[in-house]
Amino acid sequence: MLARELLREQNERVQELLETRGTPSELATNWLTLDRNRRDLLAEIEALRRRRNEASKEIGQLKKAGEDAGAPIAAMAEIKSSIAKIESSVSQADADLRELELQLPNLPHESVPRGADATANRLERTIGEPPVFDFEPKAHWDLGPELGILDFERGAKIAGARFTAYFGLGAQLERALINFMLDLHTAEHGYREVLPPFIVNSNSLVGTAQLPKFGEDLFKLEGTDYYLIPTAEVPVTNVHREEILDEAVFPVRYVACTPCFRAEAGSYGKDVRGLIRQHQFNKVELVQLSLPDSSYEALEELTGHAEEVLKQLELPYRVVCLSTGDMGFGAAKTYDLEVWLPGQNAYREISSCSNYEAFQARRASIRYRPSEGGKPRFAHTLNGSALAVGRTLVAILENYQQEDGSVVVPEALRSYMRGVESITVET
RNA sequence: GGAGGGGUGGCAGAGUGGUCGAAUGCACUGGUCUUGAAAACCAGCGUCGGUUCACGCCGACCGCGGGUUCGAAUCCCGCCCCCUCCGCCA
Repeated sequence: MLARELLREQNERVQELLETRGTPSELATNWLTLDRNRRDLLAEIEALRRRRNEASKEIGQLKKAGEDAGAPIAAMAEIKSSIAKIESSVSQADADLRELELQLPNLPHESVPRGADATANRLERTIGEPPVFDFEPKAHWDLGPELGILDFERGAKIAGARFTAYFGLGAQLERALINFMLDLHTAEHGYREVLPPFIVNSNSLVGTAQLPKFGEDLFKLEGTDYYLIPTAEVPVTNVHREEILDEAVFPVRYVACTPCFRAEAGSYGKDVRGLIRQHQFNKVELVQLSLPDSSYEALEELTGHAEEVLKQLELPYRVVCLSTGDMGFGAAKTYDLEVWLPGQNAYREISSCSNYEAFQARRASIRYRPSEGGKPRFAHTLNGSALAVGRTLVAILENYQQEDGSVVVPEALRSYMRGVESITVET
């Protein structure tokens, strides 16, 4: 959510910034109308409530003194009915305002390139060289089944399209990656490991802004208020929902590995082959709560933590700053890490690191009390994948493949693979 | 799933229809005292919203949502969560 003071006092600027994200401009002006209406109704009802409070106090005193309170009680009937009438208008006005506010995306940071879509994204840096092969490199959807470590057909049989079963060293490689990443972030980068619920309620999803707008991307458990998490960002950011933290605890850094479940309704036809787009995948997620003054430093740092995984795995990648039109709904600034995939001859997203500023904190009411005292203030929230595990496995298969169809295990992972140096066809 | 108990300010914990936004203690902040600290004493100390240039004033909030009443933390109904016991289960 955006700050009301901002919408009120700088409505035109907000409008202009929302337009860079493709949000219809009238939303900000509509907000002004709803806000005005709500405040007018509030003034009205609060005046009536005041009269009611005064009158009932008087009645109380009369009764205590043993005097007749019939007249003021009779007079109260009118106030009561007025209050009842306006009350419903007030709650309607509240609901209307909130509904609109939940539809408004975050404002982009000034450093974000303006543009309608991904073509306006800004390349920040490219790290590592794509490997040169003296044979035609294969895509992972050929390599995996040939090695017997990925089984797309059986995944589809067991569950359906976009589900995959891993076997043998494939399953081990996934597990090795998870442990490698968690160890790196906990031991080297100062994150505290969290194992959260993989199911959350709708309040949590509103807090991190997946709801109300993006419900169709989620798996909902029938007949309940439960949803499978689309990312660990949801449960982990909501750890501190409706809390007031001490300033001294900042920065709060959490890392969690969870499966992620995405319904991705309407995405069919895109990335139909292989592991890239699945209904279920593992992801190691970094989440930070930051003080407002340092959240952009924190974003650089967090992005660096995600990059470190790619560096240690010696995978070539590049960093892209998403444009205003390509960013996610709640983000103020996002860096995508894109890893090189020889089988597809392209860089593909493997991580997305964002600063939400106070957007999620306002929805989820995540606040801190400044150490110099004063009113609680909203924290800034950040998160980033470090990394999407399935896609990392894809990158390893494709970048480390050999002419004979085997795959070399990156040095950094060997201790996590009980010394296995190469994945070959299992007998 | 069944039976019982309970959700009150940062924490603990009073309060069962009328100056209760809420006693008291702890914690915290400022002050007095002290060479300094501790102790003691004094004072302050919830959140959100509206309004005001400001001091302030007003409204709402005692798990959440309804209801009864002139008036609800307190009574009634529904829901959520926690604890104890039983059942079941990994």
